Order: sequence, then C-alpha cells, then structure tokens
Amino acid sequence: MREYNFAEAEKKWQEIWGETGVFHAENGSDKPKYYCLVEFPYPSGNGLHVGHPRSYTALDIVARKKRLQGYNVLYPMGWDAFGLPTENFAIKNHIHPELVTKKNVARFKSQLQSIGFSFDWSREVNTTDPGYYKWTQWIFLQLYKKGLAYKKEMPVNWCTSCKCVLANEEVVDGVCERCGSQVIRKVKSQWMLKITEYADRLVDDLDSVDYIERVKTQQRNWIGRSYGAEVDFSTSAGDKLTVYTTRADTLFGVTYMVLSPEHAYIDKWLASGAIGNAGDVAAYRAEAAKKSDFERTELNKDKTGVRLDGVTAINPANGVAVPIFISDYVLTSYGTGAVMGVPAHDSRDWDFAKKFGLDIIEVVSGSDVPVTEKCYTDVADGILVNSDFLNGLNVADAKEKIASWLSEKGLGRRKTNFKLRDWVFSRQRYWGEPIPMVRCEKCGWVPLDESELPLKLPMVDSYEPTDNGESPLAKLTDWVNTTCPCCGGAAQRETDTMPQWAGSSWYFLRYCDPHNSDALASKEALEYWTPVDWYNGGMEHTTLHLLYSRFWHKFLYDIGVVPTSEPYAKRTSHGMILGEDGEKMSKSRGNVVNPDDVVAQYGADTLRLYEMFIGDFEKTAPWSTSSIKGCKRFTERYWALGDMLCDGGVRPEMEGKFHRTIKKVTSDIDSLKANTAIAALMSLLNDIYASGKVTREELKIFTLLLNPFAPHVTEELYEECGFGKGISYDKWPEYDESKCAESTVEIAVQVNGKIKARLDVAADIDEAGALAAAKADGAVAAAIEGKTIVKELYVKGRLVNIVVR
RNA sequence: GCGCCUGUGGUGGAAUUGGCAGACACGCAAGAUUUAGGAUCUUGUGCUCCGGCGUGCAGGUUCGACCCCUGUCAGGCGCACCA
Repeated sequence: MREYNFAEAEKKWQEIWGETGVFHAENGSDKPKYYCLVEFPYPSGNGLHVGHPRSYTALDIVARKKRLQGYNVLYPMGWDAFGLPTENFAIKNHIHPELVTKKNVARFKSQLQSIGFSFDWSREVNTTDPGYYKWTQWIFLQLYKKGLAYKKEMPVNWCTSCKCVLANEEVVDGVCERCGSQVIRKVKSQWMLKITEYADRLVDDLDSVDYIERVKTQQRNWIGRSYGAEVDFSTSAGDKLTVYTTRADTLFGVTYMVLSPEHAYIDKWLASGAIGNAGDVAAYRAEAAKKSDFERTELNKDKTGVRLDGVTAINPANGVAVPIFISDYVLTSYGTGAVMGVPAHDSRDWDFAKKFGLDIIEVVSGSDVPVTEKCYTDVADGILVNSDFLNGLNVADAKEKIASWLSEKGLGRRKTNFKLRDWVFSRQRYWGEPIPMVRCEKCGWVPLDESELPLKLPMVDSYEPTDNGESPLAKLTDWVNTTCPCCGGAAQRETDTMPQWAGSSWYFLRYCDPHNSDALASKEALEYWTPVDWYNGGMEHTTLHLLYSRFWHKFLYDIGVVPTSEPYAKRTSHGMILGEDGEKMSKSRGNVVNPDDVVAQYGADTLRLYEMFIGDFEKTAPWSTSSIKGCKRFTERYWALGDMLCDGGVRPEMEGKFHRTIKKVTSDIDSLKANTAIAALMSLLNDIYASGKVTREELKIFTLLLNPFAPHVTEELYEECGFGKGISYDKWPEYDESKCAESTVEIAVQVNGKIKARLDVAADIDEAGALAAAKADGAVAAAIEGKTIVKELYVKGRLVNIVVR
C-alpha cells in the first residue's frame, strides 16, 4: 500500500507550478481569453480567514477547468492594502503602516500559496505601491478635469472612533460600517465625486450584465430612482413653493403642505415676520437639529410637527389654500425638502393628518373602506374622482395628463429623483492615497500636473488621527507647503487622503498589464482582457466597491480609456462560513477556524474539497470539523486507486457512468455547484471500488475531473502513473451525449398516484410497452382488479400512473 | 411596516424545475481486520403500531406537489418616513 504524504506532495507541486509558470496568463495570445476575478483581500493582521478560500477555491476551479479547455486564463491576486485597521495597528504598536502592510502581505501570500490557488503571481498588485497608486491619483485628476470631482462644504457622516468622514454607503444602521461606532453629523469641506451623474446608467446597465438578482435589486434600491413631477405651489407669503411627488395624479387631494425643518423658506419667513408662532417653530427646529438623521428616520414613527401660523399654500390645480407645517418626516436632502400632503392616498400623510385633524379628501376611488378609516395607496385599479379634468381616468393616465397640464401651464415639470448621493471622497487619515490637489490663494484648487505623479505619501513618525477633523498630514508643514502649479506662488497641498475604496475601484484593470509605467494598462491589454468574465465577491460590497467600481469604469469608458462600459460581465456571491456553533466567527466567541491549521492537519486538497462540498455556494454554512473527514477519506480513497490500477480503456460497463459524470462535473462547475460535482465524483469512485479495479484510461479521466478541486493529489498520481508531462498540459475530458443514456431504467408504477411497483425496463420502451409491463406486475394487477381504468399516463423513462375508479 | 429569500432524516445537504423524496457526505449500528484503541473495509440506517405516514403548519389546484396557488408560523437578508 502506497502512502500519500500530502504535506510533501503539496509543497512539491506548489514549487513546480511556481517555477514552470504554468498559470501565467499571456498577453497577446491567439487563444480565447477568460478572466476570472475574486476580490483581492485586505491583508489584515489576523491572517487569512476560512471565508477567503471559499471564494478563491470556487473560481480557482473555474480557472483550472477553463485552462484545460484551452482558454488563456487570467486569474490574478493582489492586495487592497490601504486602510484603517493597518493604520490603527501601526499606531498602537508604533510600527509604520508600510512595514505592517509588508508583513501582513507576506503572511497572506504564503497562506494563499499553501492552498494551491492557480493565481498568476507575476501580476500581483498592491494598492499602496506608488507605481500603483500613481494611476489611482491619475484617475482622480481625470475626474477633476471633467468636473466630476469637486470640493464642497456640507454636512457629512463623521465616525467618532475612526475620526474620519464616511461615505453614505459606509454608514449602516446609523453606525460605522467598519467599526460599529456612532456616526454624527459634521459640517466639513470635502472632496466629492459626482456618482449621481451616472445614476441613470448605473441602473439601466444592470440589464446588460449577468449578476445574481439580489445584487441587482440591492443596487437599484440604493440608487433609488423614482419618476414623478415637481409641482409649484404659490404661498400667501409670496414665494413659490416647489414640491416633488410621484403621485401628481392626487394633486386635487392635497389638504396641507409640509416643509423639512431645515427648509430655507423658514429662515426667510421667520425673518420677515410672516410666521405668527415663531417661538414654537424655532423650538421645533432646535429639537429636530439635535437628533441625528438616524434618529429622525429610524425611531420617529410617530409624526410630530408644527403648523406655520399665518402662511398658506395655494394648490395650483384648484386654487384652494391649505396650511403649511414643518415636520422632521420630510428630509431636506431628498427632492425639494418639501412635500404636498395627500392623506387619503399616502400612509405617512394619513398618519400626519389624523394626528393634526386635517381633512382627508378621496381622489382615487376603489377602496373597500372609507379613506377616513384607512388610506388607499393602490395604483393599479383606482379611478380618479373629485379631480375635475382627471375624473374617470386610471392612475397611470392621470399621472400623464396632470404632468402635461402642469408643464403647459408652467406650474410644474416631470422629474426623476434618486436616493443616491454624491460620493464623499476625502478621509482624514494617513494610510491612504494623497489627493493630488493644491490650494492656491490666487488660483483656488489646482490639480497637480500628471508628470508629478505619483504624489507619494510622506514618511512620518506620527500619523494619529486628530479630534479636530484634520488629516495627520496637515502637521507636515514641509510637505504641505508647496508652490502653485498654475501661478508658481505659495500654495498648500490637500492633506486629506482617498478612501479605501479608491484603489479597489480599478484594480482589475491593472492586472491586465501590471508593470506598465506609461498608462494604467495598455490599450491592447484592455481590449483583450476586459470585461472580467466572472467576478465573485461578498454581498457586503454590493453598494460599496461594486457600485463605485462600476462608476469609475463607466467614467474611464467615457474618456476612452477602457473599451467596455461595464467592468464585470458576471457577478456571483459566496455565502459566509460560520463557526461550528452557527455563529459568525469571531475572536471573542472563540469559534475562529484558522485555515493554516486545517491545511496542516488535513492538507490543502481536503480544505478545498470541504469548502466546496459544505453546501450551496451562495448560502451561509457552519463549519463542521467532522465533515472534513469525509473529504479527507475521499482524497485517500482516490489515491488508493493507484493500487487497483490495470491496463485498458474505459470498461463497457463503466462507460455510461463516466460520460454522465463528465457531463455533470463540467456543467456543475459552470453553474457554481461544486458540491454536487464532488458528490458525482464520490459516487463514481464508489462504483469503481465496487468493481474492484480501475483501468488506466478510467483513472486518467477521473484524475482530470478531480484536478480543479484537488490539484495536488491529482498531479501526484498523474505523475506516478506516467500519464504525461503534467496535468496543465493535458485536456479536459469530453463526453458523448449518446453514451450518457442507460440501456435500462427503473420506472415507478403508480395506481391513483400511489407507488405500487418499480420495474426495470428498456430505456427506449414505448408507452404501450410500459403500460403492458406495468399491468403484468402482480401488485399493480391486484390494485386495479375490478376497477374501471379512467386514465393511463406514461412519463418517458420515469413512471406509469394508472388512474382507476 | 414594505420587499425578497429560506424552512427537507440525528447532522450538512441532494432532487434533471410538476413525475420513484432523502443523491453524496457526516454520525450511528453490526460484522471483518487489529493484542487493544485508532485507521481501513463490508453491510445497514427517514418514521412506523408494518396498514401506512412523511419536505415548518393549514387549505387548494392536479392523475401526480419539496416544486404551482391562498393563508399562516419561524429564521435570514435588503429597504426603511425617499413624498
């Protein structure tokens, strides 16, 4: 009995793959290309998590199979290394972030290599490398030149622990996405990127890509496009008050108006003395200002507000004067910061009207209960009433008609709104890309000349964040003080840095041509490799990295840098791996599994097989130490085939099974169902064992099929058997559809839908034959004895059902 | 609150999308081997009062339902006053 020493064999093959460069992708190849991508990791001090290999193994399987199928495959890896954890660790331990990063990258790399991924390491990138972030800065300058980067003073999200602003996308449930600390409002001058300019295309182009549906839905929700109209109301104070509504059809049902507490008109009206109850209004505004946005939207289900005495709004449709309120359920940041109240047909307005005793006027009929009891929001079946020229129309037609009427009369206009806000792009931290901008008294903000790039992050001893909201770089006067690229006068550098999401917004482009110093990548390389054919990553990046990188890519497409308007043709997402207790793995729970330990104890092949066999790739799955043993046994049983080897081709009795398995494994890999592919291989292995031997041809096919999942043990056995130069030089097995069919099948015989018998019949038996065979069966004959046959059904190769009465 | 997803043996999970539920694996049991344990191999393993009953629960459609429809419960995710 031959022993398989997985530790030795795995090391050996990893070295061979490294030396021979068999996984290097070729630029300028005649072969068809295939670009597989996984999200490059943030090299944290904790090392690799068992969640990482789930994603990496899945696409490694795809990459390895595609290579065997003759594709020139690009499967690269790199490091998303700027970021707060490294910086915080550096501060705590007084080690420069650059050194921390170097150390963490080295550890991650050796961990990844120990699992045997077929990455093309010659294309490794690191976002903190000046040769890399030169191009991140370059893209920023292009955005600036096209007017898509601007600096603006505005209220922003401020993480009290990170001491840094956050993008809207980084605030989850009112707390910092990264550290969970409280987020407060702070007015600051920030660099912003106009992602809103691309809002329509970011929604529309989702139709052209193959993303899993929940990713598309989540992005659509986040962008939040809605079609509606702006309507201009006049007011008794003489001002034109514009509201945004998606239900302009209900204009005749308006019984009041609401402004957000921050609305500019309130300052104006308070100043002019138009508001009678100025004291109450000021008090309400002060109260609202104290609450965070989160409190206002999340906890404030109960409607509050104050009526503005002395000011009314005039409904442009019917000239009716209605009261105006302020209430914090109206957001200043969406639409016009003012809404019209139609309590009969909007649940929020209904709540508000009930609370303040306002009129409720039905303008869409169709409700079962009076609108004074419950608001009626159905838009599909309602018919307009009490609405003058809209009466009798359905909601959709009424929307059209009122919108046209408003524009004709100059009282309003069609309008599309988005929830998406511009991307807050500056961070008051050290460990990020410097923003290549200079502030000059005379010239204002001036971009650095491209020849000055990269603008290197200065080496400093102290990089602690400050409480006053200034970047640590602000203290470096030597670095900060510079000359204006425009007028040559004294000027200061921008001291904020870019967010972590900057470097990852385009890294997949760099892989195409990672050593290019004249461009982020050559035109030819981008033409050949992009778009990414298959990108797998976490759901947590759907409205962060994935959205940002689509935005940047579209911009780069617009300025002619990349040839496609979408970066990723296909996007899938892996489920999280939980601890054995079914809880999220965390140090504090003590349920963390370290992949190094698994590799040491069971080997990389077993880890890979287990992570793929654990269950549905897209679902979360708890870790199970005992289940790993099954995968370990499987690799050992496979290895032991070497002891059962005999000469010959595929035995006739095994032929169908082999063809079916090739078919199953091939299609399962393409549809990300490695779990059932492995099950099919296990099943085939069981059949081989049952037959007592394996022929050379059979073993070779099995080895090739198993190789993407368990690359080391398959290479070792392939070599031992002398099948060829190496699996990388071989070809993926093909199947013959005609040979997949079995000659006989077992069909079920039902009487009135209940199974009465199972029969072995020829696979090509016809209906008459199957029915005859069924009736000849004793149990079936007994069941239909003396009854009238009402119906007879035959489903080819599956079952017969005889319906009797 | 709204939307989406999930619910299958002791466990992880399969099921060609309306056609034999429980593939594959873990675990367990018995046997073989072994001084013993471990490892390995073989066999068995949804429940059952042996009539049947079984895919969270209650109905419905159908010759036939894990799959479709209605209601309901539980868990997860997303959105969350976006007018």
